[in-house]
Amino acid sequence: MRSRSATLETAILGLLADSPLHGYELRKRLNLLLGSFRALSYGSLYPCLRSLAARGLIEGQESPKLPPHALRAKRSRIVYHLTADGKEYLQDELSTSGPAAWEDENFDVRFALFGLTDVETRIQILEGRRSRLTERLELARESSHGSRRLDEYTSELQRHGLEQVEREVRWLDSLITIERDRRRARSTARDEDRPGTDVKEQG
Amino acid sequence: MRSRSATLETAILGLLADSPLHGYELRKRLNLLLGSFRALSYGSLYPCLRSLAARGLIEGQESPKLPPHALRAKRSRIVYHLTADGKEYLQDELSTSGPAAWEDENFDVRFALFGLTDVETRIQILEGRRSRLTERLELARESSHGSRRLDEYTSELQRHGLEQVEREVRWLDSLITIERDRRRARSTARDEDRPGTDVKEQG
DNA sequence: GTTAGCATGTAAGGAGTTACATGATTTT
DNA sequence: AAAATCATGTAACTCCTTACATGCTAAC
Repeated sequence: MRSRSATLETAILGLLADSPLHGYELRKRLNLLLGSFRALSYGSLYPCLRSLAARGLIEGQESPKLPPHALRAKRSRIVYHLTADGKEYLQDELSTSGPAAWEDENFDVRFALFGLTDVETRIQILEGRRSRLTERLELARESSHGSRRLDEYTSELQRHGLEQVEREVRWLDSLITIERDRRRARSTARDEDRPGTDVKEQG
Repeated sequence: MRSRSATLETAILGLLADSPLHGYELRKRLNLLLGSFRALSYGSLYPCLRSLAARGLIEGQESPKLPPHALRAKRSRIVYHLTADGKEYLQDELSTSGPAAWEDENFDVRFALFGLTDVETRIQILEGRRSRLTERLELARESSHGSRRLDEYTSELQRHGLEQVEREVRWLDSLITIERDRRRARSTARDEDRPGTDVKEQG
């Protein structure tokens, strides 16, 4: 039991939170959301949907044929929607901000679902991701000038990889700034007379 | 049979082509070569080494204790080196330039081993990778303005992803230029009187 | 009439990981 | 004496893909 990937499950629940969908359509949106260049296979998707349904987080109802005025009848499809339990479960997931949220496997999905996440959690995830990446940069730099020098092509690959990571850090910086502004705007709107006192700067 | 990943196998053979190594040390170099941020597990490495040895591509000999004048005795380790078959196999692999060489899973390893690859193959792989990436960019662009507009965060994620891909294309462009210069230098050195006629420009 | 797209599903397999098991040596 | 690093290995499990199986509808 529990063999389904948390990442995929979260992505599915996140999409279904927006609107009910059937598997085939869900896959297309998932491919956009995940940004993965290879499409998710049905062999992953359908068993995952069944598992979610079995756990009562989503519920599927067959819609055999569209009403006669609709042009395309198609094969009967199973439209899934979130249950109350599913909504609760998703909200719980989206309010957590531990390492699980900012590691490589999950960050993209969590970010794509920022629309359903509160500002505070968004900032925590972005900052967590940022420090994860800078940690990597430091590790890579000390290992590169510490140990023996690499082959020409290997080191070029390394250099390019680090450059991409640096760029991602700058991207995160700009996002963090935006989210902090949003938080400030929110708190200023809440109590207009006092200036924001809990806005901390880092590094 | 044949359950081992071609990517990992190639990486191992490539490193062993440079110098014989034992598993533990091999893993460290593999982590540099693969540039993967999570270290390769022993659970992957050792079975792969056994499989390569069983197929006669590498051969391991136990070096129980270092000679008495060496400081560190350590536990006995198995130092692997390429066999004649292994060298041949690796050369065959490194001279192929099909899609298998430029897809995501393999490109990094193939690039890191460019030092053992001839100029012509290097250029083919770089060009193959480049057209693979531009193909993706076109697909993503047409799908983004064709279908319905996305959530703010999803589209920002998409935008950033495409920017990274664009950057990689420019990186490839500069590498292709360098390799073409090398090829030109080689052919000019071979027959000095004739100017290079087989240097084709693309798009 | 055949290809392409819509729609759902299963079984087998591939490529890795984590957790476990063992043990020597070096550093703190 | 404890902890870190060196060194090799196995079993179970995870998460995904490919290939297969089915069938309907739309377009060429």
